[in-house]
Amino acid sequence: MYRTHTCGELRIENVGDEIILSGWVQKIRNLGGMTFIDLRDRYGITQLAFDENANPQMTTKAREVGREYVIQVKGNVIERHNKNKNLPTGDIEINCNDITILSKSDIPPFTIEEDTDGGDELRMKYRYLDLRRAPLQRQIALRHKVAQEVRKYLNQQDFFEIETPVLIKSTPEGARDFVVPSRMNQGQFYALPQSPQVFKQLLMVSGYDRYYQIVKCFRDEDLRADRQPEFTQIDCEMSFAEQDDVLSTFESMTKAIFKNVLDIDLKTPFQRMPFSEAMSKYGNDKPDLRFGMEIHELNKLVKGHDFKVFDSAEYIGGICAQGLADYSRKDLDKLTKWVQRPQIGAKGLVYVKYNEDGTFKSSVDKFYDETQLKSWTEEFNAKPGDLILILAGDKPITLHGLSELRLEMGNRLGLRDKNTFVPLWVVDFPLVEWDEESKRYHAMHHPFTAPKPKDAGLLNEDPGKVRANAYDLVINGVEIGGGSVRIHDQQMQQKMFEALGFTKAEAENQFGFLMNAFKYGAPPHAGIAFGFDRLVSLIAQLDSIRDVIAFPKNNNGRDVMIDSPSGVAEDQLAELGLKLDLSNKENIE
RNA sequence: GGUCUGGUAGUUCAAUUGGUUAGAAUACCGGCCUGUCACGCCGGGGGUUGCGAGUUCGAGUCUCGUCCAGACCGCCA
Repeated sequence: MYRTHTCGELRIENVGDEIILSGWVQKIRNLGGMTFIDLRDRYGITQLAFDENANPQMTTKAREVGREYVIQVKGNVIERHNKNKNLPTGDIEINCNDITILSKSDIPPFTIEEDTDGGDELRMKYRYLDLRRAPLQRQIALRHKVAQEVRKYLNQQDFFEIETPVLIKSTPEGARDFVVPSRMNQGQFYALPQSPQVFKQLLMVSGYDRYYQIVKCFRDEDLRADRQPEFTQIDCEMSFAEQDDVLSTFESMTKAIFKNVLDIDLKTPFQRMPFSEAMSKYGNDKPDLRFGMEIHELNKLVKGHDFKVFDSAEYIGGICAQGLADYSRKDLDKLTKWVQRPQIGAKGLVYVKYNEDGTFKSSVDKFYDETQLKSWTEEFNAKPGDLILILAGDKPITLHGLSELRLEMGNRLGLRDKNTFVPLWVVDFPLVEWDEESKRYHAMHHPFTAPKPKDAGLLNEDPGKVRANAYDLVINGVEIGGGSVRIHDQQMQQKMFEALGFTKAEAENQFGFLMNAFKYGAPPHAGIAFGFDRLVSLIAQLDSIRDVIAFPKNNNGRDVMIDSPSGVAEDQLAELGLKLDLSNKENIE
């Protein structure tokens, strides 16, 4: 037997018990006559005590172990002379009469402690060591807990958890596919799913009524702090469901998760906001509603006063940063530089200070008098002491800049508290958006999304105007989930593919199986998928989903621990009927 | 594809205008220490300053290239 208890378990009631513990050596404190070892496992830390006078042999043995050795000790639980209030097991310690080294350890490259001395790069290379640390173990435990809450809730709601294939078919829509060569069908490739979308719809056609899956999805696109090439979704679909059914079911699920994991009560129903309003008031489709600072369009107020920048701009808009009228010239210059970075691309920044004494000071005093500036501040309902920041230019770029500026000022004013969670449904997304590069419409969500019935007539004449029964769940400016009512009618699906520029043959070739399935009695259905990693990192109050994934990939999509991706042997390629053409690359390992 | 930031001891960082033997903390090793829990005290070892070239009397520091890491833009139906 390796252990009778875990290292987090023993309490004062256990004093006198004969026990066996196994775990990792966290720390050795050799005081001379006394030696202490902190023994660690997932459950906690228990102190082992060795008295040189009472048991010199055992003490000598204890001094032979090093950090991160795996040892087993037998002994009895005794009450401590000096108790440690910071440790759940701090009232007791183990008086050992046997100690066995189960596994030695080299000196670890960084300390395995709450606050490690190791940097990110090193910790990723030795991820299995980093995962020993308490913060990582808490995050992985939290992830487990959230997954359990999701399953518990959906099981109660009669959802079936059904697995769908991972080796599927490549489609040109959407993100790049990861492709997998087929040995038995040379020259042909599987693709890894970007989502189980069509399978879950087919499960609805098959009458399973309610489906979910906590499932890996794959997209071969560049990474971000919140984007991994393989990531986990809570993928769901419901039959005989309208948009409201999905929204209410999944806001209840979200509420249950926050209640059971964090003991936080989210107010239901969640606020709903049309996409168009999100764009005009917040400049993006995932507004952070922990604070206001809404964007106001100023075109009417500011045009026609010989200020060329404004007069020639398609769009002028601003935000009001409360209490920042004391920003110095230097602060504002820095902020101007900040919005001029290529990531934002603003030409400049116009400000109006509404001073505490009721006067105005702006960077455009030459063009606008006091009365005019006052009317601007009224537009924002600004008070003395507030600072108005204005950008102008092309509408999409300017809105994006204002959106970023709003978030930055929100940060500076401390308005984005991680303990506060404000959920929001963004609804009424456009069905399609124009893509300049390919000169055609792209599905904004995906090509199976149903248009709003009253807009459906526009599908042929003006697809850009059609709104969809599509929705995103946004919490604190993070897109946590998204879904839609699906098309369940073969003709409508065909029309949709046409609007997206598919020929009949292309549609048939790529999605014929789905349209065929719709011929045999498809129930109306709708669904949603949650970004599980994002949800967990939000709950954990972390900025990067990497922190809640056991073995994440780095910035370049590499796993630096196992060093993948990597080359494969010539005969492996030959078996697959593949030949590499690396004329673009100088070499490969 | 692009922009930016960084790379110095096992690790985290410092090093003034380009100027002496590249320092500190921590980790590690040795010694002392019977109540520590960030133990303490004394001593010790530890460096191709990512790599390559250039400028210079002299480069950790400046320039160019390259590799690696991170953040972001494009991209992500």
